[in-house]
Amino acid sequence: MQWQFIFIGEEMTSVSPVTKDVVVKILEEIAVLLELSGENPFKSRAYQNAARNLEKLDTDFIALVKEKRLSEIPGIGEALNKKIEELVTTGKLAYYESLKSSIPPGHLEMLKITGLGPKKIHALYEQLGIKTIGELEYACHENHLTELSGFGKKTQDNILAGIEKLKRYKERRLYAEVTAEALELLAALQDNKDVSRVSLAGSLRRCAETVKDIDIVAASAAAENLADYFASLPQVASISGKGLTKVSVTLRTGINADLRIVSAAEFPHALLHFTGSKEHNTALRGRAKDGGLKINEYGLWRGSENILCRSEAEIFSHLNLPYIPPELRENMGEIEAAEEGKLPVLVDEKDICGLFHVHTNFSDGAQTLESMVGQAVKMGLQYIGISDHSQSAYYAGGLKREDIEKQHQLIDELNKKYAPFHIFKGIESDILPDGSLDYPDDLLGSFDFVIAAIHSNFNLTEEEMTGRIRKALQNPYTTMLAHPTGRLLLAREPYAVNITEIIDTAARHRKVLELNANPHRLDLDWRSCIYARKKAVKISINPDAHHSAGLSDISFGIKIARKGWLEKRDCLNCLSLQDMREFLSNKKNK
DNA sequence: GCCGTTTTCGGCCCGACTGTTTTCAGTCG
Repeated sequence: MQWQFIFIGEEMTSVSPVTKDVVVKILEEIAVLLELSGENPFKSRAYQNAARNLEKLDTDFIALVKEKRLSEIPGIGEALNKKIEELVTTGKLAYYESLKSSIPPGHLEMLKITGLGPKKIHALYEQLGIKTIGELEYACHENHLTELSGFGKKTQDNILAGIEKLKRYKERRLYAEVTAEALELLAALQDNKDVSRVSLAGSLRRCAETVKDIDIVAASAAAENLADYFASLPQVASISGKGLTKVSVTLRTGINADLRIVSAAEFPHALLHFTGSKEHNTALRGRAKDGGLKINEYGLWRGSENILCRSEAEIFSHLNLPYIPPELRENMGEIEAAEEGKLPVLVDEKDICGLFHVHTNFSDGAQTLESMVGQAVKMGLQYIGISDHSQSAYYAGGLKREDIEKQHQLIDELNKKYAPFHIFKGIESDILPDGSLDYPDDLLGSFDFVIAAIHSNFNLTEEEMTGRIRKALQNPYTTMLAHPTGRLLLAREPYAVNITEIIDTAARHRKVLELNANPHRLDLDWRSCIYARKKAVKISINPDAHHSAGLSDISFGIKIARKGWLEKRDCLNCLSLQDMREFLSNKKNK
C-alpha cells in the first residue's frame, strides 16, 4: 500500500461527517497497528482487504451504511460492519482509539526503518521498553540489542544504518526526479553485451506519482559479470547487497536502486512480478489458482509443467486476459475490466492537440507570451490557452483590467502572425474566500475560457472549502477548475475538500477538471480521475507552465491520466482546434 | 477478521534473502 495516512498524533475532532475516505484511512491504520501489536497477521490483512474493497466502491457509501447493507461489500463481515457503522454514526471508533493508545506512536515511525518489522519492534518494546527511534538509536550505540535472542551484531548495525538512511532520505521522491536517473541506468544496462532484455519495473513502471526506489529487471546468461558491472556504474555510491539474482545499491543522488537478474526464459515472469503492484499480483495469483495454474516470478505452472511465455501479454493470455498496461496494475478493478473486455484505450502523448494553463511575464511567468507560443508551435500543437493570474493574486502580479486589454490586443496580433496556430484568451481566476470569481462579469465575459483556482485561505473546514469550490463551479463563466486539491507532493497536504462532491458538481454543471501536470502537483489525483471518468467529467491535462520548458511537463500529466484510466475522449485538450473552438464558444453562449 | 464449506473451523499468495541459528523467524517485495 503506497498511501498510508497515519492519524497518530492528530485528533480526529472534526465535526464534519465521516466519509468513505476517512473510513478507508482508519481501516488501513488499524491494519498497521494490528501488525505492531503482534496480532494474527491475517487479521491485519482482513482490515487491509476491507479498506481496499471500500476504496473501490462507487455506490453511495453512506446510504449503504444507513440501509445496513455494508456486508454486501466483500471483505466486510459482522465485526467490521459493526465498527464501520459505529464510526459513521458516532464519528468515533472505540476499538481504534484503544488500539491507538496501546501502541507507542514511535512504533509507526520505526516501521520505516528497513530490516525492522512489526515482530522485532514488538520484541524491542517488550524486552528493552523502546518506544521511539531516538531510544532505539541510543540502545544500538549502547550495544543493548545484541543481548536479545534473535538479534545480533549485524542486526544492530543494520538498524543503525537504517536509522541513518531514514534521517537522510526521509521522504519518497517525485516520479519526475527519479525517472531521469532510472533511464540513465537503463541505458547503461542496454549497452551491456551480457544483457539480452531489460526493463524498468516497480512503481516507476506503473507511473506512481512518487516512488521509493528504482527497480530494474534484466535477463542475462552471465549474472556474475552483470552484477559486477551494475555495482560499478559511476552513478553508484554504495552497495547494500550483491548476489547472483539481485544487486541493491544507493546512487549518488541518494536514490536506492535494485537490479534483478534473471534468465531469458524467466524475464517476462520476473518483469510482471516486480512491476507489481503487490495488490495486483495477489489478485492475479488468485485468478491463476482458480484456473488450476500457479504464477510466480519464475514462471507459470500447471502442476509441474512450466508453461512457456515470451512476454507479459502471453502470461495474461494464459489467464484469459488481454494485456493490462502497467499503469493500471493497482488492483483498482483492472482485472475485472480486462475480463469483460472493458479496459480503457489509454490516452497517449500523440493525442494531445493543445495546452491550457500557461503563464507569461504578464504575471509570474518567466517568459514572454510570444516565446511560450513559439515553444507550443515547436511542439507541434494546434493551440495554446494563456491564463495569467487574476488581480487578487498580488504576490504573482495578477492582471488588472488594463493589463488584460493589453494582453488581448497582443494575442489578436499573434493569432494573425502564427495562424493557423491559435491562442485562446484565458485567465486563472482566484476563487475568493466566498466562492466568487475575481472580476466583474463583463471582464469575465471577455475571455475564451476561465480557469478557477484556490490560491489563498487554505485553512477552511472541509464543508466551507467544498462549498466555496462548488460555488465557483456553478459560476457560468468558469470553464475548468485548476489543481482541485491544492496538494504539493511530499510538501503540502491537500486542503480539506470533499473531492467526490466536487466531481459530482463538475458533472452536474458540465465543468472541466484540471489534471495539473506539474510533477509537484499531479492534481487531480489519478484515483479521483477514475471516478471523474465514471461521471463523464472531462479532464484537461494542463502544464501550468511558468517558462517554456515547463510545457513539456505535460508528459507527466499524461502518465497520470493513463494511470487514472483516461481515454482520449475523456481529455479536453485532445480536441482538435476546430472542435475546441466549438466547445468554448458553446460554453460561452450558454 | 473474513470466508466457505465436505459450514462453525482452518486457511488466508509466494519465494528469496538475511541473520540468526543449526532448522528457522522475520522482513521484503
